[in-house]
Amino acid sequence: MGRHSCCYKQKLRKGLWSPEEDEKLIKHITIYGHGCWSSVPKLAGLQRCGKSCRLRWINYLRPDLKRGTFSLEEQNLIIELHAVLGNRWSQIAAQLPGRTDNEIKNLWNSSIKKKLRQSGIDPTTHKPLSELHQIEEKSPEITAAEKPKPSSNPVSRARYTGRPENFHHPTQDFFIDSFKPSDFSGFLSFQNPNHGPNHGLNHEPNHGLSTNPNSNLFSKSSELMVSDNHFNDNALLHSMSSPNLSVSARIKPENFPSDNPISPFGVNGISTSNVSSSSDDLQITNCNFLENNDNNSLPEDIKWTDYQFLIETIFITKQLIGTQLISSNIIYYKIFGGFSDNS
DNA sequence: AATCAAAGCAACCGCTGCTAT
DNA sequence: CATAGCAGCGGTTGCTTTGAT
Repeated sequence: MGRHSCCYKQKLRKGLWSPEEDEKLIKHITIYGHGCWSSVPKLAGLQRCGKSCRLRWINYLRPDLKRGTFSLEEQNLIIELHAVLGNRWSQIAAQLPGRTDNEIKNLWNSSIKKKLRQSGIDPTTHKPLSELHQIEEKSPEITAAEKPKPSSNPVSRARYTGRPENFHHPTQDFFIDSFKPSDFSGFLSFQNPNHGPNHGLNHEPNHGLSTNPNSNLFSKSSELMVSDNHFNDNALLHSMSSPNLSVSARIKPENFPSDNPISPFGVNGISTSNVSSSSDDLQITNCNFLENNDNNSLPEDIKWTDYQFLIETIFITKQLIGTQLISSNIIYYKIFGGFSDNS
């Protein structure tokens, strides 16, 4: 506990890297790989700590980095992903090949945040600033719960995204016009090597959105359908047609990975009244558990599971973004990304 | 040309979670 | 089970560059 910074141990260099140091690090990693980062500086002949070497490599020296200014499409995608993922920079960066979490974080803090504010959008909640002010004036108590506050707990964060009926996602106006469905396919990289590109994701076509016929990600179907090794075509997620907050997720329990540590019946935060099961499926409806949980508040240190995230993602994307295309992508990502470690 | 403020960016710090022992 | 070491993440700092006056 209370470990000292690694650089205190001996007189290690700090601050900006010299070209010579970069060269040593590149040379070493190119030949030997990084292996254990703590041993890299010694082996590479650097007076740096392993942590510093790792950061330099990941954020600057890696050969697959894109560099250069962010395109409009990239910026829009960041905004969109931030609306769902919050400040999970590494997860956002995973969707932007060649970009680092640090780079995206810097862009967000120095540029995007400001642009959103200027557009009248609160960058934390992605709500119109005017709406936040109205809530504040009407009820200070509600404001306390709804006001964005820094939290590492995604459940807490979810509870602040109070979703009034007929909610209109403000960032929709900000970015949506510049996107075509095909713009997304290149950005979404699925990291589970066991899940190839042909997952059979289908989505409801009747939303006035055209799909890219050449993409593996989209094809015509009446339902959002997901399939892969674990889900075997049976995991069915569908959104209810209600315009308010009613959203349901239906996933057959047998299609959860057998070694999945998350029991679909024991998910924290889902009220049992929202869960019904029969011999062959599990249904969770009206996922308002994130909001109507005041009598049974969620502990701050609640374990945020991938499953919760999945439900939350369906909930938020359907309500706030309102475009089936984007919803599908993000849900798709979370399912495969979320369970990837179990394969 | 000089000064100052804002913006941009790289790097550091502290913490968390995972894993090996 | 407890502990230590490590990788990774997100917040923050501080230096450099750019733009305005």
